[in-house]
Amino acid sequence: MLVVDDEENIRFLVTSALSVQDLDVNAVDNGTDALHHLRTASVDVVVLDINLPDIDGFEILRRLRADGWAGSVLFLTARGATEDRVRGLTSGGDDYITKPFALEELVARVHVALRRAGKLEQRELRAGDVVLDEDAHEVRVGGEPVHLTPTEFKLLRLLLANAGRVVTRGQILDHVWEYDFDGESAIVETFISGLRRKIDRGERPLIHTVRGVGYSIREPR
Amino acid sequence: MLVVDDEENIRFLVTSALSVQDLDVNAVDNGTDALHHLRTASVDVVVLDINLPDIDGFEILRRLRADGWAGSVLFLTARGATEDRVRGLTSGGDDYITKPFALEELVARVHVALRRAGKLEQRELRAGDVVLDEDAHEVRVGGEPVHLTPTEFKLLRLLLANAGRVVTRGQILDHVWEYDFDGESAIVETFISGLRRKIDRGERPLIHTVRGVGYSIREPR
DNA sequence: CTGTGTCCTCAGGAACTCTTCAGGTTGTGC
DNA sequence: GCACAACCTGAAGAGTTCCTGAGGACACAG
Repeated sequence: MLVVDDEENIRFLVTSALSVQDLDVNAVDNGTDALHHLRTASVDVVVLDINLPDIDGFEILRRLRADGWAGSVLFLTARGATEDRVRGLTSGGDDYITKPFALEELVARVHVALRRAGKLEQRELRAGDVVLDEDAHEVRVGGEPVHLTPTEFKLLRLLLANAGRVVTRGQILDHVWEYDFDGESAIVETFISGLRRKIDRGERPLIHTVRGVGYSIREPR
Repeated sequence: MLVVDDEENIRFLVTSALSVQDLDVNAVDNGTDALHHLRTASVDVVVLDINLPDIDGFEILRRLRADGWAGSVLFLTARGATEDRVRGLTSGGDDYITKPFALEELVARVHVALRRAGKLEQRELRAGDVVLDEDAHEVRVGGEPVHLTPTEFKLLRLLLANAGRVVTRGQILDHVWEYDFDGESAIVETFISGLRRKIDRGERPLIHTVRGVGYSIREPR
């Protein structure tokens, strides 16, 4: 994987989020380096900002395709501005996401891209009798579908993707909410509470509070 | 899939037309390479020119059948010349098409071949008592034909082709509308509303709204 | 030119979700 | 056991997304 963006902040956030997923990630901050890297290393998926200081994102993709590169691209674009153009140029299975985005959303899209490239299997996350199906965007508890709101869904996905590990409040805010969200962090508690009510009603709780740190979801044993 | 033709132009046209259909396509320009490729890779359908520089198309097929290869062949032939011979020799369910041909025609024939090989789903898409027949371009609900406008038809086809999966508003815009469509995305809602009125009047809805994400069509359970 | 069918926009209202807040509960260190 | 911090939960208003019907724009056939 390669991340191409001139904002240091974004490069850092995105690469860390993807490394946590056990993905092999590199990052560069301009188009020239990007092209060089893509021609010398084997890359399956590129996260590519449209607005780069030297060559623009579309042009990079065009040159790569001309070289016969067959990987997937996930474009980053400011809301509104280039949105329509992106849509027009991403017919070939490529995807795009508008800034600011929730990191979790980006990770999910990267997974879709990798799955399409045949580099990743799995599309169901589970713990105990809770099953989260990414394709159907559906959650079932003991076989019964349970309705979750979009934010609840993202939160549960994050917890399940890190099952057995503790996820800190900060990580949750970064991944589930947009990265420049500056509201109260108490909102996490509200959503955890909601999730528990909806999917964690058994006598053995799945979602555990780790005082002073965060939350973790764990198979009951 | 494998395309065998010595004209660069045809190879290019055919492979691009087929890749757009999400098919896995390779191309070679002579009989020797074709035989080698077919013996080493798993190929279901071959688009095979009769006039090749080295081995002729009939001979290639004969040798393959002798090896026990069971795929389908779509012969390409110039009009008139070898036409009769082709007809005589394509007993085994193989098909042929004369140059020059419309790409769409070729794609349709390839689909037939793939469907026969069981590698492609039926042309009838269905969910609950809604049936969409691609060949007849017709939709029936509980056996009764229902008239849909072209856009409604495309939308329903997209949803049915992704039954059980959520289709995002962006995907819908990309696939149903021209890719440079820049109108309001509220148009999707208008058409979903229309579809619901026409085909989804039962008490168990087929078309589900996934708030903040898109729509999905699902077999009632 | 008129009628018909389809596409697309718009606007009001309905339905749903997010976020904050406040009061109650639980856990921790002394 | 006490005080304090951290956490839980329900309620409510603000905000967002979605649904639907009406109507103008456009193309095409008669």
